[in-house]
Amino acid sequence: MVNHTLRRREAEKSLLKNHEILRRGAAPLYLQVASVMRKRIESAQWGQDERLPSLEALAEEFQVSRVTARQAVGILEEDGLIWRKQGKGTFVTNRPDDRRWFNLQTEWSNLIKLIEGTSIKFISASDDQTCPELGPDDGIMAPSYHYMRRVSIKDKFPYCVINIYLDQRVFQMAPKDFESELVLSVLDRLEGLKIKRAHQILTISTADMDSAKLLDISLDAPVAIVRRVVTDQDDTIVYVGDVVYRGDFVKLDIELI
Amino acid sequence: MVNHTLRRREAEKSLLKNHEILRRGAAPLYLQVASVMRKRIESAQWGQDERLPSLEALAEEFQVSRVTARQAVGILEEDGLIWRKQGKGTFVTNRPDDRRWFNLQTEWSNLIKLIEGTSIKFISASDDQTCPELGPDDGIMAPSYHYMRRVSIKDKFPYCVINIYLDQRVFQMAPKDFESELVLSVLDRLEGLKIKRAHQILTISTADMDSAKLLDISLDAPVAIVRRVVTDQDDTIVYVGDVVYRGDFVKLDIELI
DNA sequence: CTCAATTTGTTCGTATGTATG
DNA sequence: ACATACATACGAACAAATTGA
Repeated sequence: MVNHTLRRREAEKSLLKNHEILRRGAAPLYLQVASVMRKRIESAQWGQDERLPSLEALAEEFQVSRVTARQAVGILEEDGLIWRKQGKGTFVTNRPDDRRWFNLQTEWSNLIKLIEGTSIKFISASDDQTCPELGPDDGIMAPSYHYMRRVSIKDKFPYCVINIYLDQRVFQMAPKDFESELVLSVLDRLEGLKIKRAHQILTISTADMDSAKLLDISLDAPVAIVRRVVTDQDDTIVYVGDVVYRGDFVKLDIELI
Repeated sequence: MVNHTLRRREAEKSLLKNHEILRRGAAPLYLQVASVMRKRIESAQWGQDERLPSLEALAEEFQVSRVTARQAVGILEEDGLIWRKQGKGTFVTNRPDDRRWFNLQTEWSNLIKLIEGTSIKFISASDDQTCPELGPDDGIMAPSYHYMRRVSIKDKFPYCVINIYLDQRVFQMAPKDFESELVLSVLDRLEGLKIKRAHQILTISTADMDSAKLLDISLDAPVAIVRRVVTDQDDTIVYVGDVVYRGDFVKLDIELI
């Protein structure tokens, strides 16, 4: 079984062996092995109709018992990634590649444009909130913020959770619009507001409890966290958005030259 | 215990409760609970010296038994994030915030500049490899590629694994330099090569076996995968780099305006 | 056709980990 | 701290199907 105490103790070793990496993970062995094999299939390292190594070989490679290796293969069969035949072997199923991507934008004009096919689900809202703490260079805080929490949905799949802090005074300029539309989009066309700076910071983490629930993923699933900060001509922070994206949807295309 | 068969069966429910999210995860309950609490401390949701909810309250919130909640708290104590006193309560330890970030660059000139403090560890190399399959728009494939595999280290911490495919002809122009320095940097200053386009695509995943080993993280740890493609004046793909970054190091700052 | 080798399927027993009350 | 129930992991043995010599 996974010995977690041991796992913590021997945190720094020079270079671990395959099976030591496996023991270190929190999840049960057979799920971890299944996960590694799933990735090999998804990355076409194990191609269509290809015969997988025998249970003995897999057990040897991952340094687990044959029963455990078999259990892992069983998971993949449940998922329809492979099929097995006694005496013959285990084979990769033919599967169409239907992965959906959400392209994160790196330019303001593109960012406010990507409304097509996305709908918004309201979660909660409240007035006069204090916005989360920011770096000192970000700008001057507004006296109070209007808070909104939503989920964005594309093709019936929720792909991100948004926490918005909007300068209360700005929100009052068009409350109906802000509630029903993309906030950045409304912000962009608002008369009497000049946006001086807008930037976003992307980091990577795992889902917290709320996000996992709303995005229908497990707690340890990878997510991208994007914080967007918008300031007006007076360097007032008019908008702070914390967005949690499903990691498996996110794609970020950056032209370097 | 976590019932995985059940977990798979009821994949699509409308909105799960807190404890249902926990049951769904692969890791044992007490580790998941510990993970959630750790995140609350790291995000300062539970501040320094703050008293944690009682075991009863925690058990109630996460819908687990008191023993399991206590086991989770035990993990955090082992990690030094909290301390406990019988009859008094559990409190968050004072901890300096020493998180290291690696700023991914979005511009060529900045990208080739960030050599400071990073060293390269050679893993493997080989001639005449075929480079991984690319999109049709990426450019024209070179006849053969020189392959290199390395680990980049900053402040003694390995933070990314790089797989490089370099046009064999380009590699021959300065093999010593390419082997000892940052490849992009050498590419940039190389006489007789004009770079027409360079772009990178970032996606998010979890560590594979090799990367986990080299980066000293667990298999299910989140990672950023960056593919960089560089083409010359003839639209020939001279460089393909697949980089696996530790998710907890990555930070990407993007100016939208 | 038979035999041996290979591969998956099944079932024990045993030990330990996880979760609850 | 204890008792109970179930999940995970291992090794070993045996059964059933497939393949090719």
